[in-house]
Amino acid sequence: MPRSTALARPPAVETCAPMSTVRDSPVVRFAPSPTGALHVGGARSALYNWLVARNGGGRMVLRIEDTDLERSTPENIAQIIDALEWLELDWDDGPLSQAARRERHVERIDELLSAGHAYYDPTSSERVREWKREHPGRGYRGAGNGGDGAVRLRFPDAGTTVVEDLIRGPVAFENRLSDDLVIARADGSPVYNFAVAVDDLDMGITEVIRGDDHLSNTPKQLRVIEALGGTPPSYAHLPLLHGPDGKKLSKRHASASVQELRAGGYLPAAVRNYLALLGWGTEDDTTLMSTAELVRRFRIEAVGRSAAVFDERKLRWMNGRFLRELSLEDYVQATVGYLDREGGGAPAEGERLGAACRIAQEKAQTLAEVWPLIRFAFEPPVEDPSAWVKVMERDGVAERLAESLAVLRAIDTWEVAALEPALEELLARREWKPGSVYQPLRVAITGTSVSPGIFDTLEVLGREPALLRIEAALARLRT
RNA sequence: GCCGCUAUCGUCUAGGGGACUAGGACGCCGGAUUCUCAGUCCGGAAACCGGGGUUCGAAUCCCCGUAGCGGUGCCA
Repeated sequence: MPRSTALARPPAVETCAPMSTVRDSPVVRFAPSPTGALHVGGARSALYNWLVARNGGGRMVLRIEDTDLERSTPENIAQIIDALEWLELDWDDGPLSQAARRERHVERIDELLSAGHAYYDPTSSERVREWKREHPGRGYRGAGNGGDGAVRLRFPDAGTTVVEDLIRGPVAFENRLSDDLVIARADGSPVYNFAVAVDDLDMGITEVIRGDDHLSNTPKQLRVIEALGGTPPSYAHLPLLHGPDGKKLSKRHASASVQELRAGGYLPAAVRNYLALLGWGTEDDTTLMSTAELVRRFRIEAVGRSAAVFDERKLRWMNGRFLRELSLEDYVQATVGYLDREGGGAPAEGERLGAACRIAQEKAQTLAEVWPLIRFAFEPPVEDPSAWVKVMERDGVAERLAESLAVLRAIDTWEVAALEPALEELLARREWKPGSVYQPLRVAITGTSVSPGIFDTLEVLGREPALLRIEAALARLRT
């Protein structure tokens, strides 16, 4: 193949993604590589893609970037799908496997080869590295003869490739600094940056929304698309997420994955709201938003440019707000689902569970906090020794508990409306401080000094068990 | 090294030349809710990375510096 005819370098025209706003009916993709649990950073990318698709009446493609066979185990892929399903982020196409499209990638490589846009370079990667060390500030251009070695795509020697980023504006890269991109390894396997470009083209992707760490890959993908004669999508590169220590979020951080969030008792809707606000804000300072509102208001162009720190404390607060807004029915359902999965299973007593959830709802910030609050209603008190010492081992406790017991015994209608006035009457008559009566009662009933309101606690437990527990505590006090 | 991105309270952010005495939220501190914890309500402290420009005027625009981050693979 004579070099002079087929091997002319592409002209140094400026290449750029054309649009600066999201178009109607966008086609987006979430394209994770299956390295294990879905990271919150990945979850946010998925969410932003999903919001753009749902807002614009578009479609979302789920594509698994599984060309690294070692990491792409079925378990890892299942984890990603599981996480997305839990987050309730649905997709319209896929999951598609990038590895399964290898033939198509090879086909496109052959096209570029025969069109002269690409060539075989027999130079070993070690030699290329050496060359680059000796020639800093220059892009590597391969030998371009023969029919073996890696396949490289010709890059222009001059001009710039500019990425018209939806979030950052135009970002220019000088062509002469880029190496001729390897698009297939010496064994013929296509390389990631090539496969991505082919897939995005074939799948009709109109906006690529992904992490910042891909920004410098983008000019490469743009060159591939240009050589392939395709129209590039628009790009939006999201700033990375950091942990509380300011470092890039990694598996070492607590609650770094969607599965950990789920185990932590967070609601998917709260996670979506929180994640949406990590990197994006509303002009009118609205913080709490339903998913429908998120879909309506989210604009990828309004996403910030700087890295954000994932702060679980704010998520906790937000989750509490979502939890309190649930109907009792939904609250119970969420609690049961959580206990069945993360705890030892939810108690079978449905009616009592409803009553218990009602009193826990105003207190808990996460589903994980519910059970410790309502456990007393289903199991014998779990004694907290320090609570016993602090509350029970004081002067006059036995007397106050005994008189409370007498008052409670006289009550037939075992509900807050009757319990409260009766005990308050006792307090007033004996001039006892509320805490000096209610805390011992609480310890007797629950074993600890922390519980929902004492009248609620008594009511939910029920008359007989409550009286029994107070009697038991009294008996113990008197020995 | 080279290329690129970024920089407002501790954290997430609003702001895009005069409306800034820089707003909101989490967290923190204080108070209230005459039962604990939580929740809720009220109040408070808390920021424009540094230096130069441009301009009558800069948190906002430009340049330089600094710092952080990403990339620089025949990884994805």
